[in-house]
Amino acid sequence: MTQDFSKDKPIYAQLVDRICGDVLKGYLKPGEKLPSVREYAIESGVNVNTVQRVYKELEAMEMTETKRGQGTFITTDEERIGQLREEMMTQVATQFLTMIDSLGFTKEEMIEVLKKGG
Amino acid sequence: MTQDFSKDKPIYAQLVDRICGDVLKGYLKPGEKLPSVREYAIESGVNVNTVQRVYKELEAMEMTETKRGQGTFITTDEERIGQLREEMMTQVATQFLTMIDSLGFTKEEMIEVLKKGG
DNA sequence: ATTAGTGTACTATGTCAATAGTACACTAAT
DNA sequence: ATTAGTGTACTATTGACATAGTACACTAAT
Repeated sequence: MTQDFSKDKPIYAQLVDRICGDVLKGYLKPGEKLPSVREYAIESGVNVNTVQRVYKELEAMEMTETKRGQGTFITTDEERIGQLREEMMTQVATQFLTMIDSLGFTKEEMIEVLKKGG
Repeated sequence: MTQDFSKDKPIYAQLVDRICGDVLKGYLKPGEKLPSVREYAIESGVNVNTVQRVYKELEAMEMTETKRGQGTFITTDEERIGQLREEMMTQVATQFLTMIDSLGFTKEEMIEVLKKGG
């Protein structure tokens, strides 16, 4: 099942974002097992190595725990998930503020646009 | 004068953002002449082609008008500048909303974070 | 011990974006 | 006609990314 990926970002990064989002939304529970790299590769229509990179990044940020020979699991450290949530929110916010500043928009007017949109 | 560019974005894109911002902020006036591709290349410490690409993109979005043999100028069509400002605001907002949705954040909580930050 | 299922490591390949270097083409002034 | 200043076009190089193939290492079940 080849899925649709955006061109403006590497596939592995998009997969990382997707899994992160699923964890933060609670679609993926702590301790839950992710598909094997081979399974996930077939599901997504990408190469095994691409999935491996995704799992590597997720483990580096302590979103998952990988057990050789057993699989990759969402961390059971719920506090860590909360931390990650906070970290990502401030990071996204900071990037956004930097961006709009360089484009000459004020925070206040952008907040108004955000409230109307979506 | 080699300037500092972020790694996570192409140099040409950063230059486009910068010039757009300067126009939207009013630092660059309608009709004003931009430096020649060579001048700007030296100033910024990048290659002529990189600057050329920047000028090409700016012209494509009708932010500037390029006259062969004479130079590149900020458009005198102030209405167009206003349009661009609106377009970019909604575009940035949409991207932001898509991003936070995929990461599992709500618009409301992100607005709170934005208000506190920066 | 063997097997099936897991993640890991390594090398090679092709593609594309970004950048650089160089030569060309147009315009205006002299 | 020449010159200086402008934008433009072409080719090459580099690095990141994705892919592919293959081999290895660990675990659990049999």
